[in-house]
Amino acid sequence: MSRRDTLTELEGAVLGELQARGPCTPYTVRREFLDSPSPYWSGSAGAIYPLVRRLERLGLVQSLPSAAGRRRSRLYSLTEKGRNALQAWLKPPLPEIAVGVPSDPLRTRLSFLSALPRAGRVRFVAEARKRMKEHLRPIQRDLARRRRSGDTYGLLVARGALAALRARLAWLADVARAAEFR
Amino acid sequence: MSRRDTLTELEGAVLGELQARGPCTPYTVRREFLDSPSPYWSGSAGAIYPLVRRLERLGLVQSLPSAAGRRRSRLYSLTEKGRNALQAWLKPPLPEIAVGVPSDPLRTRLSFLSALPRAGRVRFVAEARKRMKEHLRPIQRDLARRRRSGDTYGLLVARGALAALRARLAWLADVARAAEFR
DNA sequence: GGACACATGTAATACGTTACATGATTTT
DNA sequence: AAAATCATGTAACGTATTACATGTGTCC
Repeated sequence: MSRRDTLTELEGAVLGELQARGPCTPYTVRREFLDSPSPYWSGSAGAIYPLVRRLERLGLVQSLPSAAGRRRSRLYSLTEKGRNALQAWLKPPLPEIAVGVPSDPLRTRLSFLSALPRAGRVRFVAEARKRMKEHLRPIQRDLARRRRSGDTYGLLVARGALAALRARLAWLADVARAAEFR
Repeated sequence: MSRRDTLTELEGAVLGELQARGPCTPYTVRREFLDSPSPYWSGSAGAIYPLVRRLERLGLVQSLPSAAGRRRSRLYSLTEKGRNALQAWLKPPLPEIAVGVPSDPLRTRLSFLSALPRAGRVRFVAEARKRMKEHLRPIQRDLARRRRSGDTYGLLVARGALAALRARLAWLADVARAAEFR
């Protein structure tokens, strides 16, 4: 958001975290991404630190040197302008990408599955189902954790993640039943 | 894929299209993305044309000057190396991002919804449901088209897209029922 | 034959990843 | 006190987006 009029996903998420947690270090924000059950949120240092400084340069966040410890660090928090930017990001009109068909790398690959020989196609679907099922347990743990924490939106989001994963699994079962794989 | 050992989503998709359609121009490939019901596939010219030439430089595709018309253009097709790269991209092990919790910009935004006043939160959910429902019809048309076309994988993919959208809608209905919005 | 969309690009720019560097804190 | 990990960065690199430029076919 240098001369753009809207925030990127990562910028929005960072502002959102800062708003939700109050003043904290970039690393605290980064941890949240690193701990996310979704591989989408890589939380790479090379993204977060420059981004936070960019937000400060734009006046969306402000920082104070951290008192605790001898380690150099700063605590960041939203400015009034930052709160407005976050709210504008959340407010309608929602971007197409948020309401349209979600992207799905697995679906993309399936589009081109005819490029594999039959045995390869069967293996593809089997592996996909197996690997996706392995993700169910961690998600459910995350869900339970959020249930205990009492964070309404965190809980709803976790339920959404689980629902998305289950829908994909049900679809894959359907795929496996298709003529190609029987 | 210059010194990477795997293809990006876009590279894989372009190779896949070239494989599926046989020799064609970059624009033909681009059209496929432009016509996709998913906003994820922007199909911007600045991405496709340089990418195709990169693939050629790497020896994954080859090209011949297009005979038809006076318009300068080239027809691209996969090389043996390109077919191998495509198959390697499709083959297990699948990347985490393909089997993990799919990313979802709407879910991301919902995480931070507490930053809006109550009226704004209600509006957010209402707008999201309305806009998502508007996408059902085009998806169903796309589904019908693919049903007629007889392309097995295209049909399965379209069914997956519809299933994903419906699951999200069901989840949003759930969200709307939550305490916050009654 | 002027207007308009089609088709093929290019340049500037911005952003995220990977890999590395370095000091602080904790563990063994 | 050595090793490991935490925390804060930075630099190089690759890739996608936006916006523009330009020629070509088509339609009125």
